[in-house]
This record gives sequence, C-alpha cells and structure tokens, in this order.
Amino acid sequence: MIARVAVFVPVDKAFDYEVRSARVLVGARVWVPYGGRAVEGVVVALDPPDAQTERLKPLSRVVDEPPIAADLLQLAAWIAEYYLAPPGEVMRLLLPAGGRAKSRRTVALTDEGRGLADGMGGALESVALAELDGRARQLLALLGKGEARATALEEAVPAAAASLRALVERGLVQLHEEVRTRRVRQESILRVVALELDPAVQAALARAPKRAAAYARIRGEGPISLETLRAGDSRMREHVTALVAAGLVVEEKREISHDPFASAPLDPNAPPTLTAAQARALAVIEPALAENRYAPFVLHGVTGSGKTEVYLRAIATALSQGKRALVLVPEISLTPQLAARFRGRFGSNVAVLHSALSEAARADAFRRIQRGQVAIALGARSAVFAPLDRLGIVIVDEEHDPSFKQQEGVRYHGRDVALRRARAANAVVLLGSATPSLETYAAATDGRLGLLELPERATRRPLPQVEVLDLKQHKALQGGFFSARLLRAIEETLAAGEQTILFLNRRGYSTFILCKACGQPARCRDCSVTLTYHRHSDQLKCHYCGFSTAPPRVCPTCSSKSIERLGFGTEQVEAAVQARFPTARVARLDRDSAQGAGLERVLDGVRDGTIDIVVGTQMVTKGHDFPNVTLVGVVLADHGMGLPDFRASERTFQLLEQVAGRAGRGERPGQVLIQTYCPQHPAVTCARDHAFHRFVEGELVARRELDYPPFSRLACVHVDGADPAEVRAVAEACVRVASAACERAPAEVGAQVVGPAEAPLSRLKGRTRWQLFVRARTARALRTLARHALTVDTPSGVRLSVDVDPISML
DNA sequence: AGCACGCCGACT
DNA sequence: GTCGGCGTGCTC
Repeated sequence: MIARVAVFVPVDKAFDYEVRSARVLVGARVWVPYGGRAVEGVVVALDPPDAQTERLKPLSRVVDEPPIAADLLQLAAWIAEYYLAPPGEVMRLLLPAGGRAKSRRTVALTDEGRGLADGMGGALESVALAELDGRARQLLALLGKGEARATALEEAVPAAAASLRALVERGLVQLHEEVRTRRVRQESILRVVALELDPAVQAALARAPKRAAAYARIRGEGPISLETLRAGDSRMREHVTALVAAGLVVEEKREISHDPFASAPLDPNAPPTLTAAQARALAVIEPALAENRYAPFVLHGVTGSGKTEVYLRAIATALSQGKRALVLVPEISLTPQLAARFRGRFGSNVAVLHSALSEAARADAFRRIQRGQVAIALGARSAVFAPLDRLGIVIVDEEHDPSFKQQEGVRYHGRDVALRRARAANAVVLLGSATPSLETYAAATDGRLGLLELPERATRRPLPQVEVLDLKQHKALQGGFFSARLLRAIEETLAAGEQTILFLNRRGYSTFILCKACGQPARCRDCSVTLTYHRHSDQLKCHYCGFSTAPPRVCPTCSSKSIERLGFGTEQVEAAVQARFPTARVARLDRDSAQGAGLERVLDGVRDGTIDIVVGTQMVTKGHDFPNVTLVGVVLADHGMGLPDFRASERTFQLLEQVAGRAGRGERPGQVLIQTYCPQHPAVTCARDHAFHRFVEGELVARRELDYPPFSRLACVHVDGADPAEVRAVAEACVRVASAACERAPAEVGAQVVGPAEAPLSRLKGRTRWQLFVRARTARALRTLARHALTVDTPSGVRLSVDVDPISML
C-alpha cells in the first residue's frame, strides 16, 4: 500500500511512503525517513500500490498510540485548506504537547569498527586505521569509549558529520534514528487483601513493627499510593515488598493523575431555578439535541444573565442522551471559577485542559478524553481538538473574545473551527456572549445562527447605572487621572464595605519616558515602540519583544538630566489609589502581577473580601463573578479607540460593556463611571446605555460603507524580515501578483487588493513588517488571491505568511 | 524545519 | 592551498 503522510514539517503537501504492514491505519502516527533524517507525521490516506510504489521509501515506524479519529483528520484537512496552512503543522495541533516525541540520532560501531577501535593506540595498529584521518580516528576513539549520541560527537569533534559519513561508507559505524517517546508515568497503589491474619503472620508482624505500621496504614487509609506511604520512611519500599510477598497486600500500577481539579468538590446545592428566559432558551436547545442535528445558536445574554446555567443544563441533557460535550472558554486560567462550576455540577466527568498545566497533566487529560473516561472537555482554544467521539454539544463561551484566534503558526479561529466540527458531528452549538461579535450577530440576523436572548440579569437586578465623565470638563484630576467624581465614588464604596474594580488597558507605571531637553522618548532597539517604565522592577520594558533595561539617568542622545515619565499604566494607578486611600487594601491584576500564584491570590482576595480595590487591565473584564463589587471605574476608555484597526470601536465597546458587567452582580446595585476624552464615541455612549443592538447596527453601517467584514472576507498577507528594502520589494511583488489574479476573477466576487503598507507596528524584534490585504465576497475567492500572493519568491530571511480572517490589523 | 550541496574569507 | 562560513533548495 501507499501511505500519504502529513509530516510535521512546514511544507505545503503530504508525502507518499511504501507500507507493507496491515497495522498501519489512516490516522496512525508514524515516523518516516525524510530528507536524510527521521520525522514524525500522520497517515492521512492509504491507497493501493501503483507503478510509483517501488520508488517510494518505506515507513520506518508506527507510533503506538490510538490513531487520530477520521472526523478530526477531516477537520484538520479543512483547516489546512481554509487557513492556507501546511497539513503537517495542522496535524500537530491534534496531539497533546506532551505526546510529541523527539528523535535522537545515535551512532554505533560495527563489528569491524569495534575491532579497529579496540586496536587503537596498541603496538600493532591495523593497516585500515592508517587510512583514516585524524577526525575519523578521534570519532572511533570516542565510540570505543561508549559514546553514542550524534550530537555529543559533533560537539566534541569539529566537522564530525563528514567524517562520520566516511566511516559509514567504510562500514565501520552505523547510524540509527532513535525515537524517544515520553513514557507514561505510573504510580504504585497498595491495597490490603488479607483482612484476617493467621497467628503466624501476626507473630511475624509483631517482630517487624515498621511493617505492621505500614500494613495498618494501608488497611486504614488504603488504597494508598506508595509515594504517599513512603513519606518519612526511606525503607518503605522494602516493607511493602515484604507485605506483598506475604500475601497481605497487593500492589497495582496506575497512571499518575495530574488533574488539579480532580479533588474539586461536587456542589451540594441543587441547581438554581431557571429564569423564564433561560427556560425559553433551553426549550429551543433541547429539541435540537434530541434530533441529533447540527443546530448553531448564539446565546446573547447580558452580563450576569446566567448563560453558564444554560450551558450546564444543555450539557446535562446531551449527557443523558449518551453524548459528549466540548466547552471552549477564552482563557481558562483567568476564570478558575467557571471550571470549578463545571466540576461542581459534573464532578470527575470533566477534563480541564489548561494552558498552565504541565505537559504530563495535559497528556493525562487528553488520554482520559480519548478513552471515553470523561464526557466533557473544557478548555481554551486548542481544546477544540479534544479527541471526543459522540459529540453532542459544543459551547463557545465569550465567543467575541479575540483570544480564540491563534495569532501565529496555524492562524485558526477556535470558534469557527468549533462550528465546523459541530457541523460534521451533527451537534448543537452555543456561542455565548453579552457582546457577540459583528460576524456572529450578522449570521444570527440572516438566519445562519439561531438567536437565543437572555435580556435580564438572573438576580432580577438591573444592569448597573453607567455615568460617562468627560475628562475635558473634569479638569481637577487628582494625580493626573482621577476625577473628583470617581474619587468620591471610590470613597463611598469603601465606606459601605463594598468593592471597586478600576480598569485601565495599559500595564506598567509610565507608558514612556521622554527627555525634556531634546524630546527623545526611550525606544526599543528592536521594535518601533516606546519602552514602558515598570517601577516594581525599576526597568524599562518592551511589551512586544520583552527587552528590558535599566532606566537611563541622563538622556543617551543629549546627556540632559531632565528625563520625564509620561503616560500612566495600572502600576501607577495602583500606587496613586493606595496613596489616596492608605487604609484600603489595594491589589493589581495584570500580566505582571498575575505571574505564578499571583492571579489566584488576587481573585481569591476579591472573592473573600480581603481586597477592597482591584486595579487591572482587560484581565478584570473576563467573566468574573464578584457579588460584592458595586463600583467599576474605567480610568481611561480611550486606549485602543484610535488604533488603526477597523475593529477598534467594536473592541472598545466589548471591553466597556464587559467591565461594566462586573458591577452589581450581587444584592446591591452596581455603578459604573467611565472617564474619557471622547464622551460622544458610539462605543462609549452605547456602553453607557447598555445598547448592544444600537451599537451593532451603527457599526454595521460603517462596515458596509468601507466593505469590511462581515460584508466581505479579508486575508492579511504579512511580510517581514531584517532588511527593510527586501521586505518592501516582496510586499510589492505580492500586490502585483494578487492584483493580476483580481483582474482574472469574475466581477461579482469583488476581488480586491489593499496595500501594501508598513504594518502599524512597523518593526518588531528587529524585523521590518509590511502587510497587504486581499478582499473578496467569498472565502473561496479570497483563498485564491491569498494563494497567489504566497507564490512570490522570497529572499532568505524574508518571511511571507497569510492570516485568513485576521482579527488584528496591527 | 533540518540537512544537504555549493561558493568565498582566514588559517596552516 | 584547506577549512569552514552559512546561503539556496529539497525532502516521497
């Protein structure tokens, strides 16, 4: 047979190999010889042999893992086609990170080689040795001492590769490709079998008090792991072996479970009573589930309307029908509460796929899903590839969230892949959000998605009152960024024993530092952005490449000492609010403070009331449910509004509406204050009025005028490289090729090329970036254009890539 | 992506 | 004069 293999290499096609074993199935993971080395891949098709077969290389090895299911292979093929991604790169998304094996090249002496190596340095050196040059002799010596790793040989001997090849040709050594798979770690579980002890055994135990104690523990606490038992007694292994030999205890091997949620308690409370709107939504969802048909819905529920309860009920129904569920959330580590809620309802029937999990833990969750040991897979974007069969329902929570779009490598959109997967599986889909994306809204309007509305909060509390504070009018800004109105509100909230969230979409202390004498701001050497000053670490940092440096005391350009810090970020707001309210317990929640256990600490602190005020970036806007937060202050709404991105307005509205939704979720009403220099901006006024439909309708008009999505399809062609002139030339060539393709396309597909232009972030990590956009009515026409652009030849060092359905224009 | 083959500077 | 730098090109 011929196996078509998608190799894990960024090459745009699959390769054929000869296969004789009937054990090779479609979807099997295999190792194949590829350009002088071994690489891993997935069999995507098996065909009968033809005249070509004898020219093919044979497969070298089949990985002992269950083959990838046919539906996932089809999904991967669709992704490769739709997102113009190499098939092998897509295949690798289907594997858990921990499952990806490494290969290692090893070198072994042949018998002849062994003879030569042993004779080296002796009085009677073989004639054959004399023919070898110094490097080959060096290699033989190392091999004779037992070294076998090709990399070690190459490090020890210069230009080892060529000499190694010479030795292979002489038949003195052999090269091997050794595949190293991660071994599944196991633990020993001990269990008592003999409960009645006969006198002889009792007497023996009496003489061995340690063993008797071990037996008692296993009997009392068992089944117990050897690991646990061993704590404190290094001889435990021997005691246990003796107990097993005596037939008192049995030892079983079990894979180590790494699931941090494994012990999350079941929620003892009965599920809450459904609101009328929740019941109406479920009355639509449940018949669709019963019919086993593809039925996609947008669940548009205002913040606090109880979307999660709808998910939980719908999943329970699907499970009762013997089906399984996939739940995607934007970033699960930011919303541990949600995972806990799923655990509370479904217990160990949920596998949580968490980006912060260790490789072993992720592989463990993957296996439990694959074996059908859990019915629900819950995780971020990549969980869309969870190996679930009998898929009955797919949920995408906060579907508008940009993190569902992968921004590098295979640039897939988790939500769109989820829809595709559900369609193939005849599953129900719920896209939930308080602020659905315009694409989703448009699909609901024209009937491609069903619309389910939860227009009120589950608590019957109204949405919070939102007040917009025009910073042009509120001149008396304390500390540069607090209006008197906002300060008073914070004070009142503190006095009432309630909590405040302050939102600012910028981290760090000062957004840039500037020399007052010459006007030069400190810039990153590798990126076209200014450096942000972080006071905590007293460093200037680049938020794009991670470059970090001590702040200069004199201007590097003009040696002036008058260096000023301008602009403010969360760090400075935190310091200012702490200074203004010294007794308040203030915490910060952003990427800097959320490192390690920081995130959990802050979230727990807000929940249990030991924090009064949280200052944070968009992290604070994500789905948290803090009943005692009654005030939300947006320190400055304007960041992001002016970005050169047609989604800037939509993004701002979503952030404002989502952060406003954190207020007043408990018994007491919430209040939101938005500070801005643009009080008339639709994103601001619509968030003030919680007027989602008005915002979307207005925004759609603007999109239609400019022919942006959802009225057209876009793909962004990125060109980047170290040499600005080369990058520009490639971008221009792409435009020529794509424009020519536009002219050949029928007029009704609206094929068009926009650009090229320097990207808004024109330099990142030392590389100049240009981009151009191609636009068309249909996805198919769009792909044709983008494919043409990709045919442009690039000098080495210039990268050319395409982002289909880009979510960010930067 | 790697690993080959292939053409120019700094060492014996 | 060799060694080795890493620039293009291919991998069933």
